[in-house]
Amino acid sequence: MEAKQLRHDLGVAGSAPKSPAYLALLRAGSRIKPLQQVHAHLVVSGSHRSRALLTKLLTLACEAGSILYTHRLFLSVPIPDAFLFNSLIKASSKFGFPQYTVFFYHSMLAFCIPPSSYTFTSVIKSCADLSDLRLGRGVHSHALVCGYGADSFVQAALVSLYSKSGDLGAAWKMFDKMPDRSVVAWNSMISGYEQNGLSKEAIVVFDQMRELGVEPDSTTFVSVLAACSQLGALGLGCSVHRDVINSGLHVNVALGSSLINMYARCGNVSKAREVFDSMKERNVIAWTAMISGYATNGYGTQAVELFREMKARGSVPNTITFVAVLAACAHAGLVPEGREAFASMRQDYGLVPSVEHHVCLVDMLGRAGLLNEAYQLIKELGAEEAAPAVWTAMLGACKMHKNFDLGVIVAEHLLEVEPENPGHYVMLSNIYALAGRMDRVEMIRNMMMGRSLRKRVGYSTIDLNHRTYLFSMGDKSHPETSEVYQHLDELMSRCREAGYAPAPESVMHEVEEEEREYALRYHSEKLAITFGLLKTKDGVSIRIVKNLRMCEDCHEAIKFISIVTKREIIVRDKLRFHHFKDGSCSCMDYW
DNA sequence: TTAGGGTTAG
Repeated sequence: MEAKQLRHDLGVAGSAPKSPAYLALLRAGSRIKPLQQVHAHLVVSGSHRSRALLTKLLTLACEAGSILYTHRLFLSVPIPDAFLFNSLIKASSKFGFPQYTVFFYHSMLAFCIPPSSYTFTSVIKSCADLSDLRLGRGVHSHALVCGYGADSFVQAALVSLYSKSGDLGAAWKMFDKMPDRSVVAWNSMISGYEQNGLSKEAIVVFDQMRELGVEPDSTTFVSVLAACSQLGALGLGCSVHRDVINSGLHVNVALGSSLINMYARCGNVSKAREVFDSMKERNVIAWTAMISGYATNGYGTQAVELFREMKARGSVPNTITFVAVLAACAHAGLVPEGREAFASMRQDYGLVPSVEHHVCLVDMLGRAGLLNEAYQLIKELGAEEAAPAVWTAMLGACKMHKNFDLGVIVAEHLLEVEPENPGHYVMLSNIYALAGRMDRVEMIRNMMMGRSLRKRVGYSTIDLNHRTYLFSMGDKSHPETSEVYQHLDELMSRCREAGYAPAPESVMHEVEEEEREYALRYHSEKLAITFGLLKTKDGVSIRIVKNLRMCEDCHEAIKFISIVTKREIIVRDKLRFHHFKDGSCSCMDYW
């Protein structure tokens, strides 16, 4: 023990002195060219038969990203041993070649070499990366047969496998029977819930973890903050941020980006920017998080400005950065900037625009009224690129600019390629209604009913004192229902006195005629806002998260609510934010 | 003649 410590202190950790050939490999590192040179050297000097040298060469080649070279080298080894297999399995799993991990694992079994617990952790991770739950279950059984069912690393890997695959029941079952759960196992469980859209459950597990006195680490916080973002739970997010500060943990890039994202997705852009400015290290993800935060909150100019700064500072944008920038341009009507960014993607960065980029571009042109140019663009796209999402953006533009003829063509195309999507029927019937073609509205409604399609149910949530309250249209399940409805009625009459006029075409055919005004009045966002007004003091901002997009009537009504109550109201809808204040919205009615 | 695992950000 003392001798080992002494060696460590002298900086000569490791036991035996390394051979010159081994040192040459270490010098080459994970760079393919130098590795090949060393390899050639080994062959010439005859030392390529050394198993140790070959193993090191193989893992370095894998780390360098050249799996084909690694594979070729592997095939040249006549009788691979356990050490070689485990090294290869670990390296291929760690450096992103899960299909090879599985291949080496099968190959190992074919050579009748028994796997170890280390083998299983890597193989299970690769099954998770491949989203191959069937294979994962098989490997799980094999691990049990080999006697590794109680290994805490294998168990943690299995928790991660099941939660990533969406089988949270199996994940929990595994997690629940773990005798000692490491922080990593907790993290797997928390992120599993969060990534499957079960943010509330993620928070519950986080609370349990702390009740049991397990210290969260930065990975825990990253997942918990992501859960807060999903919920739009600003209060909770702030308290988690305080926990991060109190924990004294270093705010690394992942944690910083997660904080930026949380604040931005909860509608507090200035706090997001504060975090961004305080970060010592920034990578493309951090920059993109901030740009995207500006974009979704309606600060298009700031998003484009930050994008310029990012490039000036030498950070290289990727495809996701461009989605954020183009979305910013679309929502803020920055057409020249958007065109420039789109062209630059390919020209300056060699990035191929995907469906998402085309959606933004069509959206941008369409909103700006350049319908023909947008339509031309779609027609020039290949069949695969002109995905339904691109046509949907086009349809939105047609409705916005009341272009009946083009709208019908686009909608009919969408009904043909996606007859199961209720959104398209609703959109087409809205267009017919705008054109006064009520016969067609009726026809579309019947078509939809004939195919047993129903419009998705809209709901809104509000976060008060760390609790999330959910409201859906006409919902009366809430204990304070009558109070909320009564207050909403009073509120709407005050709005009407201030000049608000309901626009019944917003609900269209989704409900029966006599229910229209009722439905319009009790849309979920209005209920959630009313509840928020009842439960908070004067002057406090109201924050709502909606699962779908807001209708035009609600948008108009909320402007008036912001006047008569003198409150700032922030609504996050499916796509972006609306900050209502003194009768106007940050989206400038451009959404 | 050789190491070591499972979790995280746009």
